[in-house]
Amino acid sequence: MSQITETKGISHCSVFEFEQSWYALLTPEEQLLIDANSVSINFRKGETVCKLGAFASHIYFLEEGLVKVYLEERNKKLILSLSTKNSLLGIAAIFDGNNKLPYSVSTYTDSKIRMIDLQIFRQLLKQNSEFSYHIINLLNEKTAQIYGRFFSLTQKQLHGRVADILLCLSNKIFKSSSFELPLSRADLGDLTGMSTESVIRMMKEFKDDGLIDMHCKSIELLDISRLERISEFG
Amino acid sequence: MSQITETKGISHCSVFEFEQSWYALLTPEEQLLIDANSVSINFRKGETVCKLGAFASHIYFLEEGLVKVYLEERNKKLILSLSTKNSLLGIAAIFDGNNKLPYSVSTYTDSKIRMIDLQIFRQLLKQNSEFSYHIINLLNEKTAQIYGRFFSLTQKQLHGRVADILLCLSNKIFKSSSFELPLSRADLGDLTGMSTESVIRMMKEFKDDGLIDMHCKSIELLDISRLERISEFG
DNA sequence: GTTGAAACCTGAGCTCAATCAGTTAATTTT
DNA sequence: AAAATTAACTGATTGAGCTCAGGTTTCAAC
Repeated sequence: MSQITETKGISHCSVFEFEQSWYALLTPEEQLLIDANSVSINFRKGETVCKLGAFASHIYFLEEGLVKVYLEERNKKLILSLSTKNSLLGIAAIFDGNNKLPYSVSTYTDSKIRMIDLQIFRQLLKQNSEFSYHIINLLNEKTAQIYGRFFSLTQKQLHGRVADILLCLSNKIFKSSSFELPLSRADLGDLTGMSTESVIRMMKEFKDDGLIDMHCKSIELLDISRLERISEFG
Repeated sequence: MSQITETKGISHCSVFEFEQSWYALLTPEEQLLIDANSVSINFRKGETVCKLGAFASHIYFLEEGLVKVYLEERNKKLILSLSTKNSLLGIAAIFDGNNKLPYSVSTYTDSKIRMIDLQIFRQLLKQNSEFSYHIINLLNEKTAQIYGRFFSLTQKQLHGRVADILLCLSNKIFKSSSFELPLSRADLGDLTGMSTESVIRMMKEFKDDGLIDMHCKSIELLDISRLERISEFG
């Protein structure tokens, strides 16, 4: 059997990226409609874009920056995904009979977000099937990713989860084996469903074992294949 | 403040139901196309409908029965959702650049499943925006539900998770406070991300505390409001 | 430069829940 | 009806990972 038909199993990444442009699928008139019914807002690092449970009024298009999408209840927090440049956020709020946001969003870095009127976006989905097909694609890709993380967080132990998140950050966000982390250890905890202390301990362990190098916010993955094995065997 | 504007927080249910008919949104010609390119298959209790990682060739429409949708890797298993009559399954496999199923499906009871050609389904999504808008609705509703379970399984301890699943089964599947469970204790474990033994212990505890009555497969919820409080506080 | 706050790190103790190693009950097969 | 298989249950033990209670570093503000 060649590699092509090999089953890859479950992906465990938490970052989502949009490669194609949804905007290009709209007709010129539809694009004008979007332009006329949206505004671009600058957010500072650490600001809240929207809150779970609030009425959904806009779709958010992240033109620039890095944000987290998360659930919060009482003092418990779970980061669903990180989103970078060119992500659409808030689409999950589109289902009839519902008008509440199913998650909160806040920024890690200074970000530029275009806020698009929800009713207009809905209307375009209803009238342009090329566009809505593309959105279905995006939703399904996102869903597959969430499933992977769901599996990771419920079935693996700490080693595997930390390996998952490190590989994901390296591959999807920074596209480099060394990077400056804009997230705190507490955020890594919310991403991996573990306590801040456990994140620190686990990363120190990885450092002692020569898997990564680390000085506070700057991280370098040294032995990626071993990290992948840790990720795989949980 | 009236109850209407109260934020309800995160929902934690694992069952998904389709109220509306997607079929009715198709034109007569499109319906014919579906009819000509689908077959209805009978599955026996316990049979596997499709496997994670296999090539996706069909969309599954559950005409009759009860199935589980789950992830499996090595000997670890996680049930993503239970689906009843009139559910569409396999839509998540629709995204370009992917042709693998992101989950496995198997039956709990004898089931009748209409298998619809994936390319035809895709074509209809691309040409009928009413239809694709409806599918977006379904996907988003499902996503909101998965988020709720994700939170439940990663943030709550055993008591809360068992309360969640019991309330969900009662409300969404059996629509009654007493029911005959078609799932084994091991399945409840896969649904709640806990070991079979822990499921048994927790349910016995609930029984001893007068929250539920239980004889093997038959279960009755006695104190629903207390179960809801347990669900809420984890 | 000093102060304060926030983030990072460390060790000890404890708790929750998995594992293991059984027994009992229910179901299916012969 | 007996045997075999599967599912339900129980108790004891173990350990992973959380909590708590500190200490240290970093960084921004004054």
